[in-house]
Amino acid sequence: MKTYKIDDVARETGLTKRTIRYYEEIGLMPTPERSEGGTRQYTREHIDHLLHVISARDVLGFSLQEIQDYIVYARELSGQRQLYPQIQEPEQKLAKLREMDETLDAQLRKLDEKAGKILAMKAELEQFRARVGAGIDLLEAKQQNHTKDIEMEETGK
Amino acid sequence: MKTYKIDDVARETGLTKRTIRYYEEIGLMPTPERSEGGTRQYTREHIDHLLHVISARDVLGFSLQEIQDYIVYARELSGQRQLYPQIQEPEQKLAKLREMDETLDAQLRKLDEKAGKILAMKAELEQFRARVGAGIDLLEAKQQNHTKDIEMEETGK
DNA sequence: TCTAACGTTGACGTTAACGTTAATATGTAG
DNA sequence: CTACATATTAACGTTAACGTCAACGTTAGA
Repeated sequence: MKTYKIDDVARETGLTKRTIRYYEEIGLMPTPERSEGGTRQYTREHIDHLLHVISARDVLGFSLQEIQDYIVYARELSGQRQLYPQIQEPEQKLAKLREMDETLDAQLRKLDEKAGKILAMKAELEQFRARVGAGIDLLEAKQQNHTKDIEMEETGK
Repeated sequence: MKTYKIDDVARETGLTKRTIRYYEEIGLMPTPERSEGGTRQYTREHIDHLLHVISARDVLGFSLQEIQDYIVYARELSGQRQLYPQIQEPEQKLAKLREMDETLDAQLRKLDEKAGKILAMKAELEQFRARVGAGIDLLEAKQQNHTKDIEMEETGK
């Protein structure tokens, strides 16, 4: 399997090397394998994972802690469970699934709320921009007239 | 005009008194009038202003600096210009308007980006939730079968 | 094999966004 | 007028999310 060094990952994700190590440190990313000498060897999955984290961080303004909750669920559901402890007891599993369902539902409601407010803010900003545009047109027209007068004065001399 | 003390504002906005003073300190809110003794006297506009700031902060995850840009423009455009210095020179005004236009454009692009990513994330979470739901159904069915023999009277439901 | 470029681990520094505390003045109910 | 809740400024403390630096080991190409 192809592996990547931390500099490659930094280039592909736009994160700094420090940030990548930090995310590993706080458990936001599964720890990669190491080479004989201790160099971290990332896989494509690590990169995808980070891109996911970045998206959640930037777009949602979630704290890294909140993102972690989300990430853990995503991992548990996408088959890469070997990275996190697996639950065997059916009753516990059911309880866990119900908990996840609730959390997902709450997050979805949050997202809907955010989407709605983003639309409202967009409308407001667009209105502002229309006014600014009108102001620019007005002043440009004035300047046109002004320079026209000057030209006439000059030619009249 | 009715005025509010800082504790009233804190109650209505959910912010702490410290945060309210901090927002004033960093220029996120127009400085309120003071009583003879120096007590801040807020108006309803201050409260509405703060609610706006909170919305931008919570929902969009903007930094307070980014919010400030937005707020300043909003103020300058909504007629309450006495709170901020007014530009008189037409050329400076035109330059300022062009700057505002650019900033607004940039913020609108950001908003579009966020909206897009929110939709993507929503789709993903919904997919997760569907899987979780399937898992719950499965386990519940198993449990049903298991308890069917024992709890005969409930099978009639 | 040598060396330059890159990687590693501490460990301390920084910035935003407030919290907390202290010392003091102000506003108000009785 | 007194007492007591609430206000003020000033200053230092805190936490998250990294930045930066030093000292040192690793990797890869000529």
